[in-house]
Parts: sequence; C-alpha cells; structure tokens
Amino acid sequence: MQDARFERVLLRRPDLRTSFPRKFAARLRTQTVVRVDRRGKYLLIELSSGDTLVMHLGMSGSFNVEAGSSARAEADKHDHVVFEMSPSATITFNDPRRFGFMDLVTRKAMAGHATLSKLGPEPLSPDFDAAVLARACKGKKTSLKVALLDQRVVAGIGNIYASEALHRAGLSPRRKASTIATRGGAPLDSAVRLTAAIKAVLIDAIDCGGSYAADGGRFRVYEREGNHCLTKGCRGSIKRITQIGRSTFFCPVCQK
DNA sequence: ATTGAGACCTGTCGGC
DNA sequence: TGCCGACAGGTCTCAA
Repeated sequence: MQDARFERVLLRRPDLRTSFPRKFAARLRTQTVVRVDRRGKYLLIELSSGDTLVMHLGMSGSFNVEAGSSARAEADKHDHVVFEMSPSATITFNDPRRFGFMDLVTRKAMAGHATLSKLGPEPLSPDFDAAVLARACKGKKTSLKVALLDQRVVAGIGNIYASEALHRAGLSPRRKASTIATRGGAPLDSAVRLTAAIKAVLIDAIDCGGSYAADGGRFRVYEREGNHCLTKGCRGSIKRITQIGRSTFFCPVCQK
C-alpha cells in the first residue's frame, strides 16, 4: 500500500451519511500513499500532498482489493467508491447501510481535529492501563457501559465489545463509571480488571477476524439474552437492557 | 461542560 | 406471499 498512487477515484454513490469534501477525487488523484495508520475506528491514509484520507467503515463498510485496473465486473449496488491505484490494483469501498464516511483533512487541520484529536488511548497500547482508565472515568456521571462507548475515554470500543468486556471483568454495565476511579491516586481493583478485560476481548476478536467473522456464537453475553451465563460457577442468565438507546447484555448475578 | 435523545440508512427477521 | 414495524450498528447534531 505504501507508495501506491491514486490514478483515478470514482464516486459512484457520493451521498453517504456525511458528504465527501469538495474536490475529493481531484485532491486524491496522483497522490501517493506515505503511511497507513489507524486511530480507534478511523483509518488514516497519509498522502504525499500532506493531506490525510480519513475513512470510517461505519457498521457495514468494507474494502475489496483486487489486482488489475478495472472495477469489479459486476458492480454491487453498494459499491460507493472505487480507487484505481498503481501499481495496478482496484480498491472498492462497499457499504450497504451507508454509515461509513471519507474525508480529506489537511495537515494543519489534523492537529485540532474535532474528533480525532480527542480520541482516547489505543486500548492495546501500553499507554492504556488501569490508572489511565480510572482517571478518564473520574467524575463521570454516566454508567460504565456508556463510558466505554465514549471514544474519548478509550478509542475503538463498540457496543458489542463494551458488553463483552464488562462481563469478563465481572462489572455491572449499570454501575456508575466514577466508581472505578482512583482512590488516593491508586487505581481500584475494578479498573485493573476492566482494563485487562478490554485488552483480552480485543485480542480475541482480532484472532477470530472480527465480530462478523464466521462461526458466530463466540460472544459470552452479546445477543445471548435468556441463555445461561458462561462464567465458571455462575448460575445466572443473560439479560438485555437498553442504555442510551442501545442494547446491553449482561449477567446480573456475576456482574456487580 | 456534560449528557441524552434523535437522526441517519438499509437489510433482516418476526408477526399477522 | 406480502406487508409492517422493530432492530442492529457508530457518530454527529441539537437541546437540556
């Protein structure tokens, strides 16, 4: 991908949830890829022009990469963007629900970017530890589940993994986020467990190829309402509640 | 400032 | 069979 060059950019369906910036295709053309990066759920492609191509897959977005210079023989109705690259490759962005988006951000604008610059730590980096999580939750009036979905607390946790991590940590999603904050500067035991659980859940997810990879049913609580809790020795059953309009799955017996 | 509700979009599924 | 409503996901906008 590095040094690849954008030869042609086709917007087949430009009306995604957030519209493309003006002259999107023209600004990309002839640019080469300097670096490919990621922050939270955002994909960042640094270009030779100094601009960064910021992309988000929303919930149903995906990329298809093929050798050759022409788009798929039969374009899918949800193929919204096609990048023709050199050396010869075609990258197609497909997104049935159109929640994904793309933006071009200048070097100057990256630094103070309204969303990107406020993202919390990367959960799998050493920067993310119990003390950092505890500090981010300090004074928060929201529930623990809602705090985990806040990308400023920690970057990249979505609705599924928020439930999964809380179950592994044995913490109730309804508990106030501030109750895991530090006491006398030292992170509480629950912050230590939650930090470890977040990392473990994400590592497992990556190993399995993501939430929607084949062989479903590997979640411990997500979409398991009414089923028995998988925690060793726990005889509880999984409940579903709604928090800020989203489903939360948890075991009321072993998550405190 | 922080928080929550609503909007956005479409495929799928259950119920009638 | 077909229609209809509910629901899923992530983030932005707007209003308390």
